[in-house]
Amino acid sequence: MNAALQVLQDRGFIRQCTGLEQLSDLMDKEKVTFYLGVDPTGKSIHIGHMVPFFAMHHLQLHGHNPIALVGGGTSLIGDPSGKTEMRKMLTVEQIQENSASLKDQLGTVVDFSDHGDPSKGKAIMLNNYDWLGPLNYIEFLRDIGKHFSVNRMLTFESYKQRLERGLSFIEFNYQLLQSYDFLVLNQKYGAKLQIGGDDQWGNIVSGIDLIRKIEGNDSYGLTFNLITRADGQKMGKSEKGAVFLDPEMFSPYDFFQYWRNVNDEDVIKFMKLFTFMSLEEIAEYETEGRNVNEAKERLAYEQTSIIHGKEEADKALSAAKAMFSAAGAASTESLPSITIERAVLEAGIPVIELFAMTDLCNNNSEARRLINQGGAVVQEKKISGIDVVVDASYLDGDSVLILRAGKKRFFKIIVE
RNA sequence: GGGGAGGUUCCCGAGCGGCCAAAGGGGGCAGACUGUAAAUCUGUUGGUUAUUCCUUCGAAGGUUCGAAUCCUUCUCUCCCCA
Repeated sequence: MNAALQVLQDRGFIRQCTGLEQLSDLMDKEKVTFYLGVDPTGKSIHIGHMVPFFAMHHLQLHGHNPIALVGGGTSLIGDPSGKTEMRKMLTVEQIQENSASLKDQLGTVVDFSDHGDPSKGKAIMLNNYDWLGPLNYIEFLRDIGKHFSVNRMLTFESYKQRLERGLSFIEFNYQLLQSYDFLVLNQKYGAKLQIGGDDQWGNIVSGIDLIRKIEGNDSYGLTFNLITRADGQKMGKSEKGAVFLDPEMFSPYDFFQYWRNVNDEDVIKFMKLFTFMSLEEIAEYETEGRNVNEAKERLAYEQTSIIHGKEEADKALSAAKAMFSAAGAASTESLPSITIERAVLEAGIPVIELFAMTDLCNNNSEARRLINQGGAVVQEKKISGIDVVVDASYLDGDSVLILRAGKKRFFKIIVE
């Protein structure tokens, strides 16, 4: 098999392909331009969206040319695939705004620069609003719509499900638009391959059919496994909500912790999918008797460096180590914090109030509950009851108080 | 266009005049056990000046001593027929 495809295969990306042998031959012969669509439905993408982009990264390294297609036009419609309910429709302004931040985030994995390295593919980013926006409905129906059979579309799994619950016409058209995207990219940019999550299979196949009917050319589709966690949870969902790449929405420390706490069974799989570590290196972590926690730490470190940079990864790693090693709160630098005046502390603060001030508790009731249940800790001293008042004596000569809720949630109070 | 069923707390879903801040499950949080894992068990899960008061059962009015529950209008969703 072609070297690039082999990498994807070995790392566990590939789910299905419209013609693996032919595609492999093609990729041996030439550098293939391929594309992947993303809908800018939110301010930030989360890691669940990143799998195909890691695949894109590997293909780019092998000299193939990626196109990241921002769905400025299609997200005005909303893809029904894999959704049980209709999506909220976004305004044009929201979508333009979202698209802007997308490139930065994808840039962590795919190189969009003019790197000038001939062995590496050249990546570009396009927005399908550019051609979908000006579309004329009548022309579109005559030129494109006539190639689609409703009977056939209804047999697609993605639509079948929605027929149970209701599918609006606007969503039904999504497939035509995505197919049209592939056609346009094929005509103008020579794209011959579309990649995506396996939920995109139907849409991809339709695009290939459309290109064959209109251009008479062969093109290919390649889909990736939809990644699930061993506990059945969706990838990228955490207690704190979706694991966003935007550091404002999801801190690098929490991001690190998300990976640090993956299920045992998932570690190796995720190393292959979400890091650039070599397979040989990953294999070392698979050996019998190897401590899984080392693997998790490495996974968390690698993944955090890719997305947030090495510096943030180092910070997160040392903060995590400090927090979880025996009573040593050495590096508390990256903890979330607030500042209070020394006089206030000296006067004494009821613990309920103290915890309610922090991000650890949203309100007094939560703080009260936490304390009653024995989960509140100040400076590694367990709070015995809700009547406790925290004052300067807790400082121990230091100028910060470390609060802890449960085992893993920390907060720092700086005293001035 | 006609007919029917519905909108309940983070989610699903019971409740159909007072015993309802609202069963049950999921999720979350905390405790036990652990490896910062999983599984399991226990407690907890609207806010508060905490045995008090306030806000919440699609929206707005109304009936009643008292409404998530009854009535009116509006609104949204789903299903069947055309």
